[in-house]
Amino acid sequence: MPQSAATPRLLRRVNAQAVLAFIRGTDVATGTELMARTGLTRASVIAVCEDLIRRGWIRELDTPRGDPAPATGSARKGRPARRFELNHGAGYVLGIDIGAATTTAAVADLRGTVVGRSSGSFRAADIPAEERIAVVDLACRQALAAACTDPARVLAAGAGIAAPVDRDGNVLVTQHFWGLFDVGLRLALKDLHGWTVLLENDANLAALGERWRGSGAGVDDLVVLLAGERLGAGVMESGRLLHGRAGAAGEMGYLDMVEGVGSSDGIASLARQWSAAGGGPQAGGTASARRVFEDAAAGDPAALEILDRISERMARVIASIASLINPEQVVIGGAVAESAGILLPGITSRLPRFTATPPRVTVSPLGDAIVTMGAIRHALDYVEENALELALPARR
Amino acid sequence: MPQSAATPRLLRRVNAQAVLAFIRGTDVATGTELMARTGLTRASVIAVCEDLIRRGWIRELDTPRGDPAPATGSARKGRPARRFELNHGAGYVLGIDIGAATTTAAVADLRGTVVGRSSGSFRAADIPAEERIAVVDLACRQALAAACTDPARVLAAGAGIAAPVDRDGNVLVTQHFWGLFDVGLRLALKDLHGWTVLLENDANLAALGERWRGSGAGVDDLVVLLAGERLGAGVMESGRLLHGRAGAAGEMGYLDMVEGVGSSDGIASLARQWSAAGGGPQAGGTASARRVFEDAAAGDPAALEILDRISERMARVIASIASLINPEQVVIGGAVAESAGILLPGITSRLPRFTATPPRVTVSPLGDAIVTMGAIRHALDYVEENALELALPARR
DNA sequence: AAGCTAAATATATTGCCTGAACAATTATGT
DNA sequence: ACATAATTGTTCAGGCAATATATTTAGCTT
Repeated sequence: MPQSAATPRLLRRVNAQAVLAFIRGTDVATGTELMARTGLTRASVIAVCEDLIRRGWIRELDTPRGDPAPATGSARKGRPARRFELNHGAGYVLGIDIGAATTTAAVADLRGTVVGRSSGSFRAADIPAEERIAVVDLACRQALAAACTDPARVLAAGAGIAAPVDRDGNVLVTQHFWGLFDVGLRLALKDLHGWTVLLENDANLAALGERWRGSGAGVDDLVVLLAGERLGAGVMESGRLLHGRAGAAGEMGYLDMVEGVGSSDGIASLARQWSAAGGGPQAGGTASARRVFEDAAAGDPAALEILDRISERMARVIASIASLINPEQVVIGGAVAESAGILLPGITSRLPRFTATPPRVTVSPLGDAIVTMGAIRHALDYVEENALELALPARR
Repeated sequence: MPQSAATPRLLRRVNAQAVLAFIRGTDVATGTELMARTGLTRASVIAVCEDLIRRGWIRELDTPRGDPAPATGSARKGRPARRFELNHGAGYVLGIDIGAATTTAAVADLRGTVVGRSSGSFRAADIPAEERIAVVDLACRQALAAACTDPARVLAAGAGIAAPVDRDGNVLVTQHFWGLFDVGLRLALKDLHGWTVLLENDANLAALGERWRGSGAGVDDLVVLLAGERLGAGVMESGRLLHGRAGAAGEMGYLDMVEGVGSSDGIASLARQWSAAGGGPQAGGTASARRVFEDAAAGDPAALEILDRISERMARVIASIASLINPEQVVIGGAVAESAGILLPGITSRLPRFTATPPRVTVSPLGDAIVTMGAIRHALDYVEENALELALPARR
């Protein structure tokens, strides 16, 4: 069992990955740019690119001598550079958000552009695993149909669930209804379509998504709080997700012990509870969380009071994380993120009272797509990591 | 600025590091063992070993055909293998624990065996940085003298301080008296002796040390609590130390907000406070923490009551970490570790009440050498990482 | 058309690993 | 004592990937 073999072949793999990663990050790349980025010679860079073209991952733009886009400010002199771009339609990935009541699947191309999306609901909370998997499968197939592509072109699927998932993508706790769901889902989608399924915790995927396309772009020490019904944290330290021994890193059970908090209830849940308890005109009814934010925006004192209490509570939650983890930024995400913007001043101003290292606090712009976005990034990471081993499906 | 160059030369470096790391971990290694470990061919392994011998890092044991130690159970047939071992005296590292009142320096050889040790005290708490550095320097030179070696043979120095240190070894907070101490220490020891100084947080080093030679051997998700006067945590996740944005990961300020805890006071501090407040025969005096543990061992009810309160409190502390970080094991370290063993049953039995993912809890066997041990490991990590770039001093 | 420039290509060379053939050294069986 | 098997060491040709250097190419300028 070779543990750390380093063979010449490995070089090509590493360099090809570096080149591919750079090309993915830009619209088009030239040989010279790649030389600067990778430190390789031109000859080597070109060789890698030829290889990637042959394998279908990138393609060369032909320069029809007409107008080669004088985008780059510098005067265009000398022989024009060959230009390479990602062959973004060469394959697709799936990003799946498997919630308690609903599943959403999104299809994205190799750039990460979402080209199809579909949702499905579970009939009940206690349905058997087979039925649950069937709903997931249907959502995936519908999303693929909406994207005008087919299952054979899917290179990997990322999937997020609201349960601890360890580093290897396994669900270890068995008390949830997720028990054995991981293996079943993996096997089913592998058997049906040949897909590789990468399971992850939903909050962790949210962190991936937020760092990729949200307000945490480029932040290496980032925490994302999924804050709707129940608080859950995705923790990224030095650009890597934390999992802990059994994938339970980021669980917030300790909030039961924190003064002024007392539970891991999320923002929507608190707003509902407190507006019902406060007894306004709608007391006794099912006061929706959205209503509280609307009332507050209209100046209702009772609603404002509730938001103030929520701000105080969230400040304590964030401060406790800030103390132990010391992130640069904490992002509030999930379906409530849009409304939660109004809480930010109240949270930020209170933080210094509770921690010596207050992070920047923002709300996610991704809304309820935050988990699928992270699942897409997770799948793309896998694809890029294994590009040379994955065979691209034939061109359509 | 090449970001991810992968050149042929890199292979030799990587392979040499793998071979060196394996040889360090065993007494002697044979070519066949190295082949199995690295996945390389015999010819390649031998080439790497010859290289390492030429550079002075390892040496070959001569097999005087007499009795080649039939240690390995299997029948010894065939041509006897060449055997390589670490040239452990080829260089030394320093592990320095810079406390508030005292500094300890330890000298270790390349195996990590401590061969010299020395301590020094600071005249007062508010002495200028130069004086503090002079005390550290003196302790280092004394430790080297005790080890019968000299400053020129030191390959790197690890140093731990009780302040946040970021990934790059810089102290960012300036409110402490550590302000600018990092740069000063680095420059001073570089100028005086040419040493490379690697600064780290003391709790982080404790985690390194504990995983290396303590009760956390081989545990990848490990938390070490320095629990003497003030609680501080060193967090290791997936075998890597957590730093956070500014090195403040593992700070325990949030305990102020945790019910049943309320401060980040350590075990010794609590024992002193509560035995003084309890008003026993020695009330009003300076009741030492050690005395409380002695009294409890003798059956004194008041002392036992105090230890019970400490157990409850530590259980809450550990549970809060277990929830957010999910380590496999939590180690209580520092000078109180020896006494703290008696607390373990009380802590362990209470954990399930406070967290769904209770870790194994142990006390460190390293005593107050835990930080220097980690500092040595930190320095050795650096040396092994840069072995091919570091020139070994001439043989003495 | 001549000249300039940046990029691409061609050719030779180097470093590192592999694979196979061959040599060395020991234990075992008769 | 001798042959044989087993294990390791040594040597050398070959391949792959990257570098270095020289040469060619493509577009623009004058």
